[in-house]
Formats: sequence, structure tokens, C-alpha cells
Amino acid sequence: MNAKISRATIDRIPIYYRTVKMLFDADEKIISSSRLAKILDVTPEQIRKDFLDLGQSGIKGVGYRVDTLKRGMENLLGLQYRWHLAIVGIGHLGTALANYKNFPLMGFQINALFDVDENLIGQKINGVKIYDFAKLDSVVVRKIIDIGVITVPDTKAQSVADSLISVGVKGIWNFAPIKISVPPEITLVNEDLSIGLSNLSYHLSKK
Amino acid sequence: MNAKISRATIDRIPIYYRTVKMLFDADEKIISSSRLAKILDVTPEQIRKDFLDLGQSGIKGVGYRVDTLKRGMENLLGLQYRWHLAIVGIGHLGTALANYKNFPLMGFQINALFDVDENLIGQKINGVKIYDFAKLDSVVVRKIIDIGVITVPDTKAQSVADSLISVGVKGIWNFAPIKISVPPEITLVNEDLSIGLSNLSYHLSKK
DNA sequence: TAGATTGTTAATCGATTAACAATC
DNA sequence: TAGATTGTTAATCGATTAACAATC
Repeated sequence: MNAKISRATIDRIPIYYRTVKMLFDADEKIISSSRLAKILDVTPEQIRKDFLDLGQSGIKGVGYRVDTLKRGMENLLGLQYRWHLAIVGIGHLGTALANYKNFPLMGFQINALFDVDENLIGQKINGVKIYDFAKLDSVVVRKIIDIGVITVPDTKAQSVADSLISVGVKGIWNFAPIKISVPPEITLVNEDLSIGLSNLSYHLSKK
Repeated sequence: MNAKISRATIDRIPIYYRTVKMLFDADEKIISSSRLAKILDVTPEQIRKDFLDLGQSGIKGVGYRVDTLKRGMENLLGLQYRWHLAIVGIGHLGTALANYKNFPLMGFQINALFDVDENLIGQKINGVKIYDFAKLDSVVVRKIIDIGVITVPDTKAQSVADSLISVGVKGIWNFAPIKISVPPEITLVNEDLSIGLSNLSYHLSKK
């Protein structure tokens, strides 16, 4: 029954989930595709098609149950697990992520920070310790890290990725604006800020 | 001649540009679509089609001139302009962006920072002053700000956007994970980290 | 029952890939 | 000329939108 869910649909799940969670917290019981569409600025048809693909069913003539949607999306996103993260590179961006408030909402927990700078090692951010990157292996094994976040300079990104994978990390969230290679069994997500900047510049210069 | 360039193609320009610039700096004269494809992990067909759409022409049997590509993409992205940015909300993320090293590469320059916190107002980051958000109007007018960067809490994002637009900002780079509404003449780019997180969680939980 | 809204298929739109003629 | 690579169109693939029957 469960055909492959398209990338575009998967990318919309967190958008849906945020609003559904908000409605749930506001004690709303039912949401129709057209009302949700208005809130999120997408079409109701797309919402119904996405929900169909996601296996979320509603009640004809009524709408979708908020609690069912919420639970369904949490299962889909694997939010019943708690993902354990390590951030490598505690510069400005690494520090900002170490303090990021929205991680818990998505079931993410930061368990370790890494850097090579003597002055940083041993310090704590938000109660999480900064370890020597040379000790990556023992710390990752001890703390069972699922996901490595790469916030090091471009030139170091690939070798940090290789190290993370060699100690058993299964997913990589890469903030270095450079293409890194990983084996197919590793999940790689790139966060490239220059795409957004480029869009701004492109559209503004058209005026 | 110049049909509308697709969103997907525009999103790939900065990826191409980074490598082309690197080749230029390394004094390479010519790059073929197949060699570029190997570096970037896309198909040569896509590169040729994108370059066609972008109006970049090469030399049959030889390849594309690196200097022509570089200049062409800079024009396309409007990098001949210098865009002036203001960051609103100098928390961890705002601070990280205020220190971001890749802005100059894309022709971006941070001219002002804003916050409402008495303890921050008057301080400087990287030589750029933090102003009182209440003084947004006079500072923006004086400094000619093109783009506003929103790194405030979700609940404030829409009102900050409204204020920025009312003082004449033309583009908005929004980091709050919430849908904000802007008039059609304003360029809005959303940077939603939860999409990346959601992808990681989804793919890891499939294993 | 009448009104509303889902579920699902078909039609359309858009983006990628394949193919190959043109030509350096 | 032979080899290489672009330029461009057609074919394919994938995602969105339209339409409407099913049914609460």
C-alpha cells in the first residue's frame, strides 16, 4: 500500500506538523484541508493529496482529526525516537545551533560538542560539554550519537564527515557550503545559506 | 530570447558560481560540462541546459570559458551591486549571521543590527553597531538598507517584517519557522531549518 | 436530506534526461 | 580530418492542479 513518498511531500511534513501541533495545543479537534490551506498558503488539493500519500485519512464532509494527524506525522517523522546529536565546530554558527530552541520540538537532543581549540575544550554550552575532536571516537561511542552536525570551515568538512561516519554516525547535517561525499547508507542533508542569498540577490537585481 | 529562468535553475547558480570562482582563482581557463558535472555531482546534460537557459554559451568541442562564466553569473546574480543588510534580533543566530564569513563573497554587507534589549543596544559586532529597534526608521533611511534579516522569535516575525517593509526594505530573509506575509513586490526568502531536521529524522527512522 | 469535505483519478504543468546534429 | 563537446529538441519523469464521485 505504501508507495514511496515524494521528496516534495516529505519537505512539507514539518510545515504541516507545526500547525497541527499548534491546533492540538489549542485544543482544536478538527481541521479541514481548506482551512489548513488558508493558514499555510498552499492549496487544499495539495494537502489532500499529501495526506493521501502519507496515509492520513479524514472524515468526508467533516475534515481531519487533529489528534490523528498529529500522531500520524510524529510516527512518520520518527519523533517517537529521540535523536542524539553532536555538533562539530563550535564557532558562531555551532554555538547558535547548540542554543537552538526548536530542537526538542523535533525530538532532537544535543549530547556532545566538539572542537580542536584548546580554549574551548572543557567548556559547556547549555550544560553540554565541548570535547576534544581527537576524542571523537570514545565520546561518540559512549554517548551513542546518531547525527553529526558539521559547522567547521569548508576545507575541513569532508574529513570531519569521514571521521563521523567511521565512528558510527548515521546521519549528517552539513552547514559547510561545499559538496561532501558519503556512502549511500548515510543520510546527508545540506544546509546551504548561499542559495537563499542568491535568490534574494537575483530577484532584487531584476528591479 | 530571455525566457523565464526556472526556480530550480536559479537555485543551482550559486553552486555553479562557487566552483567557477574557484577555477578562476586557480587560473583555469576552460571547463567542460562533464568535468564540472563530476565536481558537483550533477549531470552534464543538466549543466548544459541550465547554461543555455542562463544565456551562457560555450565553445563546441572545447568547453566553457571560465572567465565568461564567472562574469555572466555575477551579472545574473546581481553581484555587481553591493547589497546592504540589517539583522533584526541579535540572539545566538543573529550573532552568528553578523559574523558570517561568506557574505562578502556574495556581495552582501551588513550595515546595521537591531534589537530591543537595553543591554545589547550600543554594542558592536564586527564593527557594526546594534541599534534600538525603535529607531529602525531613521537608521534604515540613513544607511540605505536593501535587505532585512529576521532572527527574532516566531511570534514577533510578522510584525518585524511589516516594520521593515514600511521603512522601505525590498527583500526579507526570514529565519523564523513561521509563514509570514509580504506584498508581492517584496522578495521573501525563508530559511527553515526544521525541513532539514525533518528529512534526517524521516530517513533515519526508516532504518 | 442537503451541505460539506474527503479520496482518488485524470489532466496539466514543469523539470530532468536522452539523443544527436552542429561545429570547434 | 577525427575527436570532443556544445546546443537544442524531443521524450520521460515527477509533481501539482482540476474535477468529481463517494459519503459523512
